[in-house]
Amino acid sequence: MSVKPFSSVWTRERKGTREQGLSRDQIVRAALELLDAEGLDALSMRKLGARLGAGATSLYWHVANKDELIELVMDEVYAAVVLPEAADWRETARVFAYGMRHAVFEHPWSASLIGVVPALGPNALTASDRLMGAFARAGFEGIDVDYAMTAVVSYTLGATIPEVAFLTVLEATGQSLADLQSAVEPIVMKAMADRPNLLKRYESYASEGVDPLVARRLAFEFGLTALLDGLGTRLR
Amino acid sequence: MSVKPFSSVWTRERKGTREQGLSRDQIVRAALELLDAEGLDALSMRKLGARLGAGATSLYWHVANKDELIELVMDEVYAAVVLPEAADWRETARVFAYGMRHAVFEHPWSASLIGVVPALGPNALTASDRLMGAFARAGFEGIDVDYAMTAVVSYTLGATIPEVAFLTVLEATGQSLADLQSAVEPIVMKAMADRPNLLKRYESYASEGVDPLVARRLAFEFGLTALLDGLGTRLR
DNA sequence: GGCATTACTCGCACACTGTTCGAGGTGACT
DNA sequence: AGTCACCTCGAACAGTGTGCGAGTAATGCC
Repeated sequence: MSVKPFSSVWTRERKGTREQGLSRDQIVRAALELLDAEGLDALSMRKLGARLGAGATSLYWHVANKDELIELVMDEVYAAVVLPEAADWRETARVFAYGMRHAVFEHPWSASLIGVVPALGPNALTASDRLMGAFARAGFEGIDVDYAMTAVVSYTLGATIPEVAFLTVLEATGQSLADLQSAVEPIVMKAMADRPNLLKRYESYASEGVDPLVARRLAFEFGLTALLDGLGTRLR
Repeated sequence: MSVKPFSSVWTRERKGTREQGLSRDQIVRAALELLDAEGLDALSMRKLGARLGAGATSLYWHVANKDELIELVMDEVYAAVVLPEAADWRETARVFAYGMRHAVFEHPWSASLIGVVPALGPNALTASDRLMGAFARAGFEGIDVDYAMTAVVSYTLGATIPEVAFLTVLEATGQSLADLQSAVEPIVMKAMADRPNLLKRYESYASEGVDPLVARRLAFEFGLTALLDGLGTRLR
């Protein structure tokens, strides 16, 4: 049970570069492409090396290991969520929430990494900083700034992760939503026999003809504004 | 790019059993032990087989593959969150939130799986059913029942996952919190040079002498009640 | 110019992983 | 006694991340 001291890409000095052959940025870019194209499982050092016309082990000069590579490429995901610098706290929170949601949708493989992999990269940090600034300006006091901001981030992650994960499963099966639903139907029905509340909801869905994908999006909005309302009352 | 139709343990008929030698429940129990003791990476079919005094490939008679095994063992995590059957919606929501949080703390490896792996097992379903019942009885109308409940689940997951993930990293390094903080300090400071809001917060933390672990727990409470408040105003 | 040093590339090898296949065994029922 | 379903498992395959050490190429220095 040997333990290694904490280490993250962001805690190590970057090696001086001679600007030739492989570079860290190039590797991260290629990894991002590979991930977007084929998903998390498809990312292997050998495949990534091949895509760059290099040997797999060459990558290890530029990146300590695969985990660090993933930290780097995750920060690229955060790069897409850009926040205004001097906006209303509610507006900033909304931009963050929808920006984050959108970013994860664009990079579905990140759903299983986000919140789990340390987010200490520059892009993650500036997003945090902007968000925190908005809450501080809003008038939250002391540590409440932290709490309020954390709440928004938590909600956003918790809503986005399962949503994207579901879509990923859906896509991996290659079935349409209707296909999947009818495939699962009998088992669901059986399981719901002694779960009256779920059953009722399920029937409502069917009768109201709600598109589950749209419903998820509305659910996101619903919860977000509820949370922001709740936070707003804590401002005085 | 071949695609396989959707399949989950819960969608397949269970094999009849002759109640001898290995059994699915036994396997799941052993997997849970192994996961709790050594973490997600330590779970391999061979190790699990060995722990049961069986060959690795014997497991494949009882379980289709590792993913299904993980679905099964995840449902055991949900087993720990038991909800009252006829309580106030706020109370039920709180029991769920803290119950879920506690369950994931007890099984830290689940942090990187929850929300990503389909939760169609009996325990997950009954928890959902109870939670949904509480929101329906509370007076939420139509699809708002779903939305309100989803919001609570989202917040809970999004708050818990990073918290547990952080503790896992901490434990894996074997360093104390103070060690880690002082190790990261210089890099953090440098990174925060042009992130004034983060820096200010960081300094407040230090001066107020807040224990970050306690703070996280208070943050969970803060966000949860804010969300419930916000949901409450939508009841009329 | 020559030479030493640094910066990088990469093949080999190791210890693993999940999973398939097919050969075997074992008990219950006819 | 024979059949059949249930169950176990060793061998093998195609992968995985990564440490090591040898090899190459460009730079800095005299």
